[in-house]
Amino acid sequence: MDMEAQSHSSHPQALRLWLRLLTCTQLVEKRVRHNLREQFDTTLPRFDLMAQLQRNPDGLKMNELSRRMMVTGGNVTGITDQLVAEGLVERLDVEGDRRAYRVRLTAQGRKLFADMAKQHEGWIVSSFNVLSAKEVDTLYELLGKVKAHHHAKLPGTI
Amino acid sequence: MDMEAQSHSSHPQALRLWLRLLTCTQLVEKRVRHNLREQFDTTLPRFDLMAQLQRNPDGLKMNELSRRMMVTGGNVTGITDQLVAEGLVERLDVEGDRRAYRVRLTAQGRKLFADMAKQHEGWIVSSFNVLSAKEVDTLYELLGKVKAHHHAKLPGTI
DNA sequence: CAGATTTACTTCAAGCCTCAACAATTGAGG
DNA sequence: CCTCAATTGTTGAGGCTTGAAGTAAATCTG
Repeated sequence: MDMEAQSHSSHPQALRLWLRLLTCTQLVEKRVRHNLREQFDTTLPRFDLMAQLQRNPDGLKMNELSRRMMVTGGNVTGITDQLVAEGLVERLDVEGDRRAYRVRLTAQGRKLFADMAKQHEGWIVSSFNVLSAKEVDTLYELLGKVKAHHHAKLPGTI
Repeated sequence: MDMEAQSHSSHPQALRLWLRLLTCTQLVEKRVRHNLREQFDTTLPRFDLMAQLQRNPDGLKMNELSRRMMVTGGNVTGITDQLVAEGLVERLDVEGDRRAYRVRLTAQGRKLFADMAKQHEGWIVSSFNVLSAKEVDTLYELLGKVKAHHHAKLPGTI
């Protein structure tokens, strides 16, 4: 039983699609959260922040993290505080702008993230390995249209 | 800029697909949350709970709500408490089981939900109207495979 | 029937997340 | 230089969510 299991046939197909999309995302996401907790005693937001930093070895400013993670600035502050306290991440001054930081992985953070990323990749691959390579591509392209459409200004979009 | 905008080409396609899936879900979800707040001063979890109840006019037990919404029981308790306090939902005794309740929409709840659902449908339809009917069907079917695959027991699944 | 297990729900601490308000700094125009 | 607007980041209140622990009732089993 799940969120979409009962949508009425009178609902337009778009609504059914949305419920299924949400269900799939939640299934995978719950699995990832669960495994991160079990195997690494950490959380998805912490993992996501570290993933952003790993892709940007020179570090990112708080507002860059905020945009990339699609969460608010206040949220990034809290997660960064924790990772700094755990020694996985560091805040460095930005020369020429005393308001901003550059947030960067520490050596310890890079090492830990490498371990986590390897496991994480396995979880994701196995979540989608029911699809053929062609199907994965199709799904990727269709979702790309939805994403592009949303980035264009929609009425009622944030 | 968003979560998936920077995945390395060395990542397997499954990882890129996952990031895009997450991005799309978050885009639509943020829009729905924002509009629910703006237009109805309510939240997505409250809306979801009421949606479940509207599909089940005779009411649902707490654990049924929990399973269908894919959230923990404690969570359902809190949201239900609020909706009861606002007069949108009521707890009825289950005959023959003094542990359980049946949670049901009140007349006021049904009326409010009808308004919200109408708007909500519009937001969703316009979020996906970049896709043709055929593309919607394809997306729906492919996601169906992923969902079914997850419901089968995967190693590391919850 | 009595004890043990399971089921239904609640409570609580901790973390995530948003919005709104705030402080500090930068930069643009006069 | 000075003022004002925009940018960068933090804080705090409030709500969502989980996992774990707890209570009460139902059910199983001998």
